[in-house]
Amino acid sequence: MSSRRPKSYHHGSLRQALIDRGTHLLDEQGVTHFSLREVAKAAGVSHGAPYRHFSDRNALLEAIAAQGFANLEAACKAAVAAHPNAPRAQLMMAGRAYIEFALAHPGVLHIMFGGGVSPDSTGPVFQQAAASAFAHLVGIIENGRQTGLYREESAENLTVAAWSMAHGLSLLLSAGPLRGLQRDSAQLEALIASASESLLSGMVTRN
Amino acid sequence: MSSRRPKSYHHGSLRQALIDRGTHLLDEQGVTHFSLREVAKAAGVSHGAPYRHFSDRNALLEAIAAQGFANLEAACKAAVAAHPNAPRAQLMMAGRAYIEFALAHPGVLHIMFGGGVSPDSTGPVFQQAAASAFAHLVGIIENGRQTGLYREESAENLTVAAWSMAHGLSLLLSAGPLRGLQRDSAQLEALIASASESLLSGMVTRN
DNA sequence: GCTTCATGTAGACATCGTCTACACTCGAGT
DNA sequence: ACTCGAGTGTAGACGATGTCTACATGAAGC
Repeated sequence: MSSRRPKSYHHGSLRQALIDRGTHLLDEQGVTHFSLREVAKAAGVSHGAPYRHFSDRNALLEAIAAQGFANLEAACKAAVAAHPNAPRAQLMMAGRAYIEFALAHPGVLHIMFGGGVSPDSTGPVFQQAAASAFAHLVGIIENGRQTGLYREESAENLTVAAWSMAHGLSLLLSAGPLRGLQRDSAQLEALIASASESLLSGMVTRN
Repeated sequence: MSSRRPKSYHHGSLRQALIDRGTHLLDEQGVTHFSLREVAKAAGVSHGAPYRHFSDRNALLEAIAAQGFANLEAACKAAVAAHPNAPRAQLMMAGRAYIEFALAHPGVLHIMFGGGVSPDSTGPVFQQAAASAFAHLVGIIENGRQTGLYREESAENLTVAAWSMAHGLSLLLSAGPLRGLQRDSAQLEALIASASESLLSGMVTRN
């Protein structure tokens, strides 16, 4: 199992343990059934211990979301790095990484984008993490623009279009009405390929 | 205000009142802070009264989601009806209606697509409502296919692409990192127009 | 070895979802 | 008109939860 310190009064790395266990429970049960006390129990500490590391339930959720953003961005970065000088493949693979992340971590993705958290109080953690991820996506698009791949349009607008497609498809597949397709990998592949084709065809220069 | 029966022991139409008040609170505060007791109080009844009409909290959420699906589908239908024999405009206006619904009812949209509800137990209400909405979207696409508007591709796959784009953009705008753009209607318009252009260009036949 | 401070524990409280026992009202059948 | 039963709303209780406060523990520095 993961790091379990059997007898120590002090946990040693409780903050990270809470984030890890919390991530697991969140993906397993959804935001609604996400309980601070249950996370504490899973980490082997009392129900009050988390308050030494997070001001409240929302703060832990924010930390989980922040780590989710970091992981998602890393996955996209890896996808880009694997296809240097191929901006079209970069975008497709980044989108695929996005979808894979969504299928692996539906609960985390949900709170990353404002699900279940109070509508107004989304702290600076979200702002910064989302801004960073967005900036990275814009970079991918810029790569393609410099080689003349895309049509005349601002990189920001193209980015939003690509992001919307990836995000929407991810949610429809991970928690929405298309959830059933997760099992049928062949149909899933065809769907992703078709959506990618529709999006990319619309973004590239016509000729 | 809405129907308020001042002195009657029996409310008369509590079920619908709970759905209405619940919808309002849901959009106002998000799923996490959605409280059955608060809805009951808003409807002017005791905290146990809702259980005469809904088996539990989830059942009320499902009913709210079902009404949301009905409203969304009606809005899309109206958009389609306003542009007969113009399948491209139909799709664009349906997408716009989708986004407007999302901005008006962020909380409802969230639970409509599995947010906050337990991951496995999404009842038949969801299945049927979502299937109906999907069928309607497929119909819009079919309209365009019959006039040769779209490229060679199954209507289902094209529908999923369009749905993903609309859904993703809606969520990014209503509860996600693009929330700030709700205020700037000019930029919002440009964004929607650009995303629509990217999507539709990729769906129509190349020439 | 003692102090100090970060970290974990235990208990309390309000609120929430849910259950159960009871109260009120309306309408059907006499 | 009376009864009575089903439908609907109320009141109180319970366990679970988020959060606060007071206390316990143990590691680090003097």
